[in-house]
Amino acid sequence: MNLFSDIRALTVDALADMARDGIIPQGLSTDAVSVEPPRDPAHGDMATNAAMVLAKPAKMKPRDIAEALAERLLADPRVAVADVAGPGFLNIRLDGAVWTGVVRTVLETGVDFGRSDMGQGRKVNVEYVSANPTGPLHVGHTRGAVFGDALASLLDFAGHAVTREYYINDGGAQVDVLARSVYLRYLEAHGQDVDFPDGTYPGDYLKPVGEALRAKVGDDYLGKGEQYWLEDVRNFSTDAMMDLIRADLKMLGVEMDVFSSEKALYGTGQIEGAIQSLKDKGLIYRGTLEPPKGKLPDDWEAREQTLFRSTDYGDDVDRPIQKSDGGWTYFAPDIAYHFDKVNRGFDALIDVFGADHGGYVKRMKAAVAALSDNAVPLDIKLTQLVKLTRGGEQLKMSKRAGTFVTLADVVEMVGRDVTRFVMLTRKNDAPLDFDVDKVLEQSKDNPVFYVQYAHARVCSVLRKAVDHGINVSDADLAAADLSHLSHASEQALAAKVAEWPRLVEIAARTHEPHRVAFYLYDLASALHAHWNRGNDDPSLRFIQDDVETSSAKIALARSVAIVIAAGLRILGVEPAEEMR
RNA sequence: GCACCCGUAGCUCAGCUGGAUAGAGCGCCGCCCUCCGAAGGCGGAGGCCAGAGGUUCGAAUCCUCUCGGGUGCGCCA
Repeated sequence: MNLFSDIRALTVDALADMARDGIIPQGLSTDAVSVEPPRDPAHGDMATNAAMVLAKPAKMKPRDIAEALAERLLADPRVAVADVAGPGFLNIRLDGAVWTGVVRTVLETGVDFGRSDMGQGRKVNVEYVSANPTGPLHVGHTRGAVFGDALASLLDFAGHAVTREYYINDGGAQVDVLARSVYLRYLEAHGQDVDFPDGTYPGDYLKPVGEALRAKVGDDYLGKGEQYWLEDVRNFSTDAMMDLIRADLKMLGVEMDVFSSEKALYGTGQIEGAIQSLKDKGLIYRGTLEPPKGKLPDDWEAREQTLFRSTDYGDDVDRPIQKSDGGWTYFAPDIAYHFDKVNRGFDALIDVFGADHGGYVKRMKAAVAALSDNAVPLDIKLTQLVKLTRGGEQLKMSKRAGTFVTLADVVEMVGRDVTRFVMLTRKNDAPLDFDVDKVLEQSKDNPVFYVQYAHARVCSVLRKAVDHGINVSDADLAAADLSHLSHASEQALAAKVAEWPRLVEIAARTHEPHRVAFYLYDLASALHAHWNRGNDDPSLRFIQDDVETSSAKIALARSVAIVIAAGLRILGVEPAEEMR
């Protein structure tokens, strides 16, 4: 249930009646009619712009439409007040019973309150993390992992059939580098002195891999050329790295449905098939690209290559799919992989990339548009950098020196829940400051704590209520006489709870899970504010002398906790029963 | 040079398919615990929404240009 869409439907119906009765012209589009919470709560519970958007096509004054509309809306028992205001807004105040009805619904439906059928079961593939299997996940990956995972949960909650997917980039040159690095560790495990030249990975995390390789093959690979061991070591190493990455993801609470491998595409004809599909559409040709404007690469020379005509689908230049040695560029398997996703029948694709892959967005969208004949939308979400600080100092990352802060480091420092929540306290395309000290603080400066505290406070009330002999099961509370919730502060809190289903739909539609985190903060704030009013006005406290009134007020508190729990579940965070 | 993202209070950031007097936290000033968790709340000061045009009943939001910051730019993924 979504009160806002209910009232919008009521409004649209009323407008249809008005058209039928000749008050406004027939056949006007009501698409632009919205019903939303007003910015200023003093204006009422909801406001509609109907009169303003229809004034022009109807060739009428906004106020005339608004007044006629108000009359019709008032006929509905849910609508208590409908006032025309400002340039033609219609402010609506709902009957108090509507809000208390929401509280009851929340108690009856539990954490499924807010679930939407907006997605209508459409199949959506969310691809995220997709880090190269060359090392453990670091902080940057963590943000992508949390973002993608929360987005997937959000879409699921909004009625989509979601597949969480990880694309393993195990087909390129970087896994050769990995294999050589592991080989060096293997030599080291045999007691040899080694050093790590440029173009190898010096990180300590490969030491156990080198030792494991030694345990597996003994001294078979000692003194042998690359052609003898490279392929085996490559497979061995990428398997080891994927084990590492899976462990990291598990630590974060991320569970993928599907792992797809780039390497597995080679030799199956899938790449050739995808390219052939583009060729059939006349989008593959031999040609020479213009050199990039501005600073010219030193070794630039004009060269004919096989190109994908991505400019037909909004890209800036056509993109090469084959190297001069005839091998595929990295783009070709990516095309094949996305073709595969299209062929698996997804209605929509979402890729979550790091911001440094921003230049890749247009060509990937072009490829999917071409391969699916514009039938399957691809949305690419970029996650910006995370600046990790502790004690006022930035924890620097240096891949060359082999020092970087890993996902595991962060989770060990602050815990899974805090990591996840904080990663969503910024919009995905805004840089994120992650202050390790701050996020562990138990104060309102810390949004994680603030939200958790609100939930814990309600739990505390429930425990207290039990001591007073009050039944606090959701079923008992749902049966309470909610007409006791008549105070404006109580109705305001219930109204905030009632916004949840609408928020879910907006967040899902825009693919922006951070909105959930911000909403939870708002909801927590409303709870804390209401709580404190109880300090001055004892009649607002949840636990009263008589069980009847207490039950109603506790029901309200509990509905807040349920929605917080529902929201946190989408973010992958466990709600706290008490703060310690 | 081109493309993408960004520019909102002193600082860090929200802002709904365009809606009313642009919000929150921090910092600053002043209040509130014989009371369910003060780990909290209330109030005050603080803004030309980078700038200039345009679209319209209405623009922080959409379009164009300028300025400023980030990212990327043919055989690395």
